Amino acid sequence: MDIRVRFAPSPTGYLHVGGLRTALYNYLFAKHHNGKIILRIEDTDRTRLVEGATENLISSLAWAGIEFDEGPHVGGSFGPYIQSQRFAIYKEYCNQLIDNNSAYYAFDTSEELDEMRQRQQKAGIPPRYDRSIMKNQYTIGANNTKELLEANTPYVIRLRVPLENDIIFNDAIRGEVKVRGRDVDDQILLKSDGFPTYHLANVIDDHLMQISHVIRGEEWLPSTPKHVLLYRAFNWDAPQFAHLPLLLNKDKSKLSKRQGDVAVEDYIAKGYFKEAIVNFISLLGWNPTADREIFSIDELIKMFSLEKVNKAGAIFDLTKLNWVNSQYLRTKSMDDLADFLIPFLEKRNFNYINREYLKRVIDLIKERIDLVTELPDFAPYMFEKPKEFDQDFLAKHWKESTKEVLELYLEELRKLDDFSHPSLHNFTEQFISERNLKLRDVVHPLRIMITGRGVGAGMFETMEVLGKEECIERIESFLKMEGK
RNA sequence: GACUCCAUCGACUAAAGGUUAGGUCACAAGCCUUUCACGCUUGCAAUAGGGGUUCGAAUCCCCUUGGAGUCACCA
Repeated sequence: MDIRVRFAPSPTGYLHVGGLRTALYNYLFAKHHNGKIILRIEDTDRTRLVEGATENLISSLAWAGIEFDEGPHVGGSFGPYIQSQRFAIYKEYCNQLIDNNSAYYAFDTSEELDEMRQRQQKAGIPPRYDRSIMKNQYTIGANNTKELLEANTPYVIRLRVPLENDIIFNDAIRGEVKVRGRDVDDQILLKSDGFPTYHLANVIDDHLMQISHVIRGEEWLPSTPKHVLLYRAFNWDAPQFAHLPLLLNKDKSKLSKRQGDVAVEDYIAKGYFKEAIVNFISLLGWNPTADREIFSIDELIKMFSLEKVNKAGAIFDLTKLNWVNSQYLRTKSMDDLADFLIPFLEKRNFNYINREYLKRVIDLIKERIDLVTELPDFAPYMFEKPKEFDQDFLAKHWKESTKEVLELYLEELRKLDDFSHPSLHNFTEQFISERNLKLRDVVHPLRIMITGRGVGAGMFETMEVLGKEECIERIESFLKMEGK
């Protein structure tokens, strides 16, 4: 069997990280089996369309490195891949269901349906369409149905669920799932505007597009029996289902916007590496059984298997994502990091001096940050003179004699030609040993004078990058200020 | 409420009936040291509870509890 999977988002805005994971698992599965992955846009709800959402989805997916074999942006022989362009197909197939009595016409207004649900709720029974008493082709008879249809009365088409039978299907992740027919609602398949619902469209498209595995979020599990019934009604083989565990908030509810960023573009904007996001998200709900945490996309593809996907939901924990990102930060070249960071800096009009200088600063700082984009805030002093000085650090390390010592140090420093960090180190060691001082008596004050801060990279490395002239200016200006 | 799914350290997870229940993040301590980090070492920390099955259960079965998802002319 050819492996064909699909990612089928609805274009209602941005790509959710949960959606990215679903797309990723589909991608890993397809690539692992040398199969195809298809992008299909599920836009059957015209009330929820968002301008530009499809382009947005595609660009976020592309950012993550997920390339589709077929889809609205790349074509393919099973198109169109946008459901709104396939409406005629759905209607035609839906008529087949009417003909073989798997579906039926219903004429209830939404008020009548509301009323029915309220009644049921009051009576303490689950709200479900009651086809024995509502207004449909069974209760009003064939002739009346025909008349209403001819009079262009608004109607919907509902799935006729066999009440007596159990619906059993196999899920690759959860095993056998069994639901009683009487617990399944007579789902609307074709809305009164003539558009299909998700349930109808997805079954028809998955069949026509020859999808072998439906890998989607667990939120679809409860409606899968309806889909199984539809495959049966069409006399089609159902694909293999695999329902992925959900991504969760800290409180274990389904990952939502209220509790943090959920849009992939938010993480892009913050400066996460795509490798880190892909690596991290892949390991939320699946693990290749190795005592490792960092995997390239090729390794993920090689190791992926649906059987090893977990059943329980996974909390989306930023702390570990940051760590994963920091691991990638360590391994990238300065050129790559500069290429990555410069657009971010330019966007905020940050003066990074020049590319070569920036590379040296990144090299200096990268072990102290998780995201490259933290660099300008972590070490603004590498790009302009400090305006503020950490008072706590100052109070702790600036002693009575410090000013005098540093004035002497400054005079000696002026004479130093080699401003490399080993040279600075030697020079300073010599300076302190001649005066019976500790290294910290000089280094800490230097740090505050030159950077304004109490934390940072090695002091001599920092000075080397800043350069002699700049360091001397900063020390002079601080001592002058201190003298006032 | 009904239906369905789920349950290993705080978090992500490993262990596919036989392990002192392992790793990673986080946290804590120590080492290193020039601040903060990195790195290294160590520590803390889990099979929800109860019954079975079995020589043997985190693992299989049942019950309880807990959590989640879904119950639209949304997807």
